[in-house]
Formats: sequence, C-alpha cells, structure tokens
Amino acid sequence: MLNSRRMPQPAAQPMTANQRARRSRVIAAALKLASEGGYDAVQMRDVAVTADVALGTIYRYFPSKDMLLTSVMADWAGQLRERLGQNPPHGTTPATRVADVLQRACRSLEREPLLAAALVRALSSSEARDGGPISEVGLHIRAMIEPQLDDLDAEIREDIITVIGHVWLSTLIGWLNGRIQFSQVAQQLGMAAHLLLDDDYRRRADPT
Amino acid sequence: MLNSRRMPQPAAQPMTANQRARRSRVIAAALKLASEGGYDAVQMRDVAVTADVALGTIYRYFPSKDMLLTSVMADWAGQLRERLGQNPPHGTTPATRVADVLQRACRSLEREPLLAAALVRALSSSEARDGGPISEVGLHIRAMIEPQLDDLDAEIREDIITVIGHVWLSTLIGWLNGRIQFSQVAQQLGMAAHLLLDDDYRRRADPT
DNA sequence: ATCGTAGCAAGAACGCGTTACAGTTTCGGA
DNA sequence: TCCGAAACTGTAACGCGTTCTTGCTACGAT
Repeated sequence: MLNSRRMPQPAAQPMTANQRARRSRVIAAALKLASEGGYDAVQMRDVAVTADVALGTIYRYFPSKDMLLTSVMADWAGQLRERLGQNPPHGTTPATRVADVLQRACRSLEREPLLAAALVRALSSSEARDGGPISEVGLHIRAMIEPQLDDLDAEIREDIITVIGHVWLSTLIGWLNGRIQFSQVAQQLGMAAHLLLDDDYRRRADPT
Repeated sequence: MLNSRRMPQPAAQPMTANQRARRSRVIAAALKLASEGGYDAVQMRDVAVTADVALGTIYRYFPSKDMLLTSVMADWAGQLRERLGQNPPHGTTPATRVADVLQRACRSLEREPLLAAALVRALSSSEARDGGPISEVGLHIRAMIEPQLDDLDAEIREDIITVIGHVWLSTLIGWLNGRIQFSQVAQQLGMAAHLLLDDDYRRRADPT
C-alpha cells in the first residue's frame, strides 16, 4: 500500500529513450491484459513478462498496480478528450451537450467492459499523489465538460462540474460492484445533467 | 473475490443463539480493529482471534473481508438513522435539512477517522449481493434523507436522492484517497444539497 | 576511454486474503 | 436419549501484490 523510500517518476522526466520505451511497454501491457481479462488478469508478474521488463522495474515507474492502471485510464481519458475535440458534442443547451459528452464516454467504456471495470476499480482505490495520474484523469474530464457551460456563473459552474464528477465516479463504481446496470450509468448521468442544468426538468412543487 | 459453493447467512436467519453470538462477536472484533488501526489492521486472522472464532468460520458468515466491513457499516448507518429519528434535523427548507443530515453523518465519521476510512474503502469495493449489506446501507441513507423532501414531486425526489447518494460516496472516496480534505466532504455535500434543492442558490444567467 | 552511480534483470521472500482439509462439537428430529 | 448432518476448530496451503537481494548494464561527467 505504501511506498516510502522509492522515487518513481524522477521529478520531471529526464528519461532516456530506453526508459520512455520501457514505461510505455508497461502501460501497453497493462492495457492489453486488462482488456482481455479485466482487473484480476493484470497480474504484475504477467505485466512484467508481457512488457519484457523485470517485475521490480514496474515498481520504479508506478508505485502500485492501481497507480499503473490509473495511468492507463489517464491515457484513455486523454484520447477521449482528443476525439471529443475533433467531434464536438451535439445539443443546443448546456444540459443536452453535457449529457452527450457523458454518454459518449459511457459508450466508449461499454465497448470494452473488462477494461472499463479494471480501470474504475483501480481509480476508486488508488491514493492520490499530487500531480499523479488521478488528477490527470480529473483534468481531462473537467476539460470535456467545462466548455459546454459557457454561459454560467463561474462559481456555480465549478460546483456543477464537481457534482457531475462525483456522479460519474459513483455510478461507475455502482456498476462495477453490480449495484446498477450499465444502462443506468448513462441514464443517471443524463438525469443528473438535466437536474443540475435544465430548469424545465425540475417541474416540482416549490416550497419557497 | 468469488465465492461459489458456500452458503453464508442461511437464507433467512434460523440461527441458534450461539450463532448469533458468534456473528456479532465477529462484527464487534472487526469494528474494534478498524477503529484502532484502520483497514489494514483488520486482518482476518486477528479478527478470528479477537472474536474467539476460527478463521474459516468468519467466511461462513461473511463472504469476504470487504463484506464484513460493509456489514459493520450497515450497523453504523442503522445507529445513525436511529439517533436521527430521536433528534430530527434542523432547518426550515429541504435544502438546509438535508444539509444538516449529511453534515451530522460527516461529523460522526470524522470522530473516528480510521474506522471511517476502513468502512468507506470496504464499501467502495465490495460486490453487491442482492439484499446484502450494501443495499442495507443504501436503505438507511435513503430513509434519512427522504423525509426531508416531503413537498417534492416523487420522481424528482428519487432523482435528487440518487444524486446525493452518489456525491456522498464519491466525496468519501475522494477523502479516503487523499484527493480532498475531510472538511471538503461536508462542504461539497452541503453545496450539492443547495444546488439541487435551493433555487435561490442557483443565481446563474439562465440560457433558456 | 573510463569510472562511479543509478537503473535494471532475475528471482527469492514476505504478508495477508482466501481456500482446503481432517478431526471435533453442536443441534434438531426421531 | 441417540444419530446423522451441519457447523466449528485449528492449521496448512495457495495466489498475488509488494519488497528485497545480488549481480549486471547503461549512461553522463570527467
């Protein structure tokens, strides 16, 4: 769990080419194993063999299995963000655009359920180092949602993004643990977006 | 991870007195160890010794360490709910009452950080069996919030409770993993309650 | 070119959740 | 009261994440 005296990711990245290659071989190996067999199939010994690297070397680059998989997820989020940049979300209101973003992300995850489960499981239980892969994931998600909310007050916008982020993580965990179906993940995310952003959706008897 | 052929919690509860006693000794032992040393200190061998029970016996009652700790959390939620029944939440609007409920829960967790961390960690990674301890926790939380939302449309109320539940779990996980401070858990929960329930709070430039 | 240091390979070792097993005790029904 | 089944005990064993050890290799500075 803890990692006291080692020094992974030496400060910035004065990495040699060999080191960069090793690091990405490890990430690629983890991605492959996770896609094929899910979290349990990502065994560190197998990652080492698949990446053609020594077991101990993995721990020089990633402080734990969960951090390794979280780094894979950061990669994934970055790619999604890029695709989203090239192909902007549909919708005329913030609520529908945000819902579109979230549902696209869900479809992307749904396409590889084993990988998705592995990544979510790792994400939900890996300690956040400052500037570590978790914050990277958060940044990508934020960057995908924020532009859809142009016309909102800045503070409210931050709050809304925060809440949506929570719903995102928690629904995925709910799916991972069998509490809800995958279809409900997308549905609840859309629901939350409308609840937070779409006044017409909140047609309730108001006490004020 | 998986538990194929065993039969824990035999259907309903035709338990003998000895069995009830054993089961609650195990829960008490897990609670004690978690309070004192957190998740890692809850070692199944130690639980067995502390509860004066054989290691294998624990697995007859609880399919895994996480399920055991989730059962502890179900107990905890039940007690909180009871206290809340005797001492109803303060506030004149749904938003403030809900915020009061959530903040009381936070204070209760904050009083025993090691226990709280252990329970949240278990909760976030234990598989949901139907009618298992996770749904029990969910029921307690729902029961504490629902009465504060009397005057809302039923469907919207369900949605709001769902979203708050997600924010609750996700903020706690964020705290557990060092992404946010404990004070932010309470603060973000209050923020979400107001964002979802308090129209005055949402003083944004509205695009509609 | 070379020397010292940091990185790496290979694999053994450790810790703890979980399972398996053999012998003993408890329990409900006849 | 007695019997067979189910539960329990005590303990060994297994799997996998993580750490440690020992010897080797690559690399930047001189």
